[in-house]
Amino acid sequence: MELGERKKTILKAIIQTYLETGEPVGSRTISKYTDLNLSSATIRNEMADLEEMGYILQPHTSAGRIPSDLGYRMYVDELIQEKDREVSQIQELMIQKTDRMEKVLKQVVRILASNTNYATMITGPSLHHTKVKFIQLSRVHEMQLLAVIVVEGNIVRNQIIDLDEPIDEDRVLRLNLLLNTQLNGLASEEISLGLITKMKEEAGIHSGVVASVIDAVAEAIAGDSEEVPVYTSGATNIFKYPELSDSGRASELISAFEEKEVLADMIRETIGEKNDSTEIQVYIGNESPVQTMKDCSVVTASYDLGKGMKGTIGIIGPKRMDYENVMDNLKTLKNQLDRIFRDNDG
Amino acid sequence: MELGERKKTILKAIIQTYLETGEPVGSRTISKYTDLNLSSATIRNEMADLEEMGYILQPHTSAGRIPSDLGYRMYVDELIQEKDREVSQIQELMIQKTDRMEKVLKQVVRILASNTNYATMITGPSLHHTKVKFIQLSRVHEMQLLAVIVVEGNIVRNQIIDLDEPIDEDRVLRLNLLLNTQLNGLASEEISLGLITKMKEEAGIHSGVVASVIDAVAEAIAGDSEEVPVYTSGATNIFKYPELSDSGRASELISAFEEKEVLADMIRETIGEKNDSTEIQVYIGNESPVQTMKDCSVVTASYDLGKGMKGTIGIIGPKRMDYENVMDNLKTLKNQLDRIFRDNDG
DNA sequence: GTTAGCACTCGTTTGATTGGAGTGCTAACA
DNA sequence: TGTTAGCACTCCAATCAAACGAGTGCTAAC
Repeated sequence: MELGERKKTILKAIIQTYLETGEPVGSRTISKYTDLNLSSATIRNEMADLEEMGYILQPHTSAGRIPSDLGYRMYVDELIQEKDREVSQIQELMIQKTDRMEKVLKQVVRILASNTNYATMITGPSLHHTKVKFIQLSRVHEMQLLAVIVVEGNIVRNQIIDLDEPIDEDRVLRLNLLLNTQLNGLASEEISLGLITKMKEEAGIHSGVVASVIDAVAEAIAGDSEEVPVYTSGATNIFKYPELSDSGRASELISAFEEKEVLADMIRETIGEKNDSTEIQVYIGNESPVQTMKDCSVVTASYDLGKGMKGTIGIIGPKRMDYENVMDNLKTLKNQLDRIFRDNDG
Repeated sequence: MELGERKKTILKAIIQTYLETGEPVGSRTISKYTDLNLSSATIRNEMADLEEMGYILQPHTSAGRIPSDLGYRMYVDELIQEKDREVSQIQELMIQKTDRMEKVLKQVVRILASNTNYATMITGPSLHHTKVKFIQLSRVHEMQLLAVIVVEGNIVRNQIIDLDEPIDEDRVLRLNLLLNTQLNGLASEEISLGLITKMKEEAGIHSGVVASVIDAVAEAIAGDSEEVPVYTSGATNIFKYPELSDSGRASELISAFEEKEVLADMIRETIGEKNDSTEIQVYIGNESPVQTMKDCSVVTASYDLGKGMKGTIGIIGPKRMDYENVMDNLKTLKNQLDRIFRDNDG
């Protein structure tokens, strides 16, 4: 069956009404809501068609209709853009300029959560593929070194190294030189076992201390490169949506937000999936890459830090989400973030 | 009225039964549960007395009794110790040795949460009063410095400083020397405006760059010293206790766990309150320092990192908490932590 | 001091009733 | 042929009363 213009209008009306109320919507409501000037009976006929086509469904006989996943999908893909996009002016979010990325990210999720009333998350950039820019070993004590590693994007990583035997300033100096010449410009995954062995050799002698320092530094670079920090906010917003807040579901969702691993997984999946990940992506219900979110919709956008580093912002809410508002919010936020980090990188 | 031995036994029986079931407990249950061999009628008389004394209360006529805050208090203070404390062997928790404190703490809350089935939290040590041990400025670019500050306890803090004009190696070297000689051994709150001015003068000349670097370093030391990291786990455990999991209360509690600030406040309060904070402290219901927790019990213990740095572990659960188990858990954990950090500080 | 017995209370469960929202279908209409 | 009015039907949600049962307090007997 064809999805004619009138059916589209009706479908859109159904979905928009449902987004607002969260209750099944009946034919009479639509009859009055739209300017189609059709009686409820006619609407009923159309609704029967729409149901047959799979765009809407009835929780039970004698209830109104609610959108199906397919219906939402249609709404997001086609119905939403048609026009509407005139105003939707979201004021530039007041992001305080600060030099610590962590703080920016925390601020962003918080703003987004309070703006949208959904649960939000953001990942810091993955350190995968980023290159070492600067390494500094310092002697804190004679038995203790501090390794500081700066990678592209000015992410700083530090590691205290406890030694088995004392080390003198001179050796630290030489180690510094060695580390910088050898590792500078390399990404963590380029630091192979072979390279490490080679460095140990070059460091001369069979000195156990030197070897252990090199190992520690290599580990510091490699070790955390897999871990992506994830910040969340507004997890309790899910209590605002009855369809998500019965204690079983709520517990599962909130757990995901607390543990963060599920979220990180989700991001990984979504990134792997499409390459044009600069665009905003919408996952409705079962489309979501992780099972935990099958009753939710997830909207993600990735922001760009330059040098190939990307982070992801995400919003998790009920399927009856205000997609338009959410997508607009994400778009402006994404742009702002892109700008901030570009400026910052100097 | 006197709280005789028999009344104590009965009170204890009531509370223990209530801890298990969460339902008001009636006289008949107690009559069978204890080995006092008293009829339910007698128990009823005693219960009436206990109620009059304020240890237990009736949700409504014709319901069993539940412990009051006072009753719990009595239980924790006197009834619990009497014996019982024979076995309560909690196996040493398998804390993986790792050099990053952050990881240890995250691990600890997680273990504790899964061991007790309550929500748990832990704070890292406050940097208040801790002394600067080592400062290192490095030139990442000609327009960019990296300041690394190590304070007692090997907490490392770093800060990227963007400059308005280039700075040369030589000046960085001298700044390093100056910063170390001036600030070494000082706690953040000892770095006064006067000292900063004096340093700027000593740095010679009216160089704007130097001044801004000094400011940035001072800020890095002072700025974060107030913030205490808080890690949490098992927030969703509260869903296991119906008295806490109706969506209003749950939302509020989980919010507290997400935002962390309430928790930090709570810790601050409890520390201020008593000085013998090496002991385990129990806050029942309204005894809690923060309003959010008024329907919960909070049990805290502080662990010691030496050099006056202390952190706090806390468990938040329903008032009908398994106090014995919780306190045991905290005790062993506290000891283990004390040991780990003492070894680590070497 | 303890206990059996009994009347009483009060929350919870159960089942029946009602009201209303909404549908599908049919027949009439333009 | 598409639209509409009308009506019977379905099913959920809310309401209410009755029955139930756990537990109490009190009294009188042991």
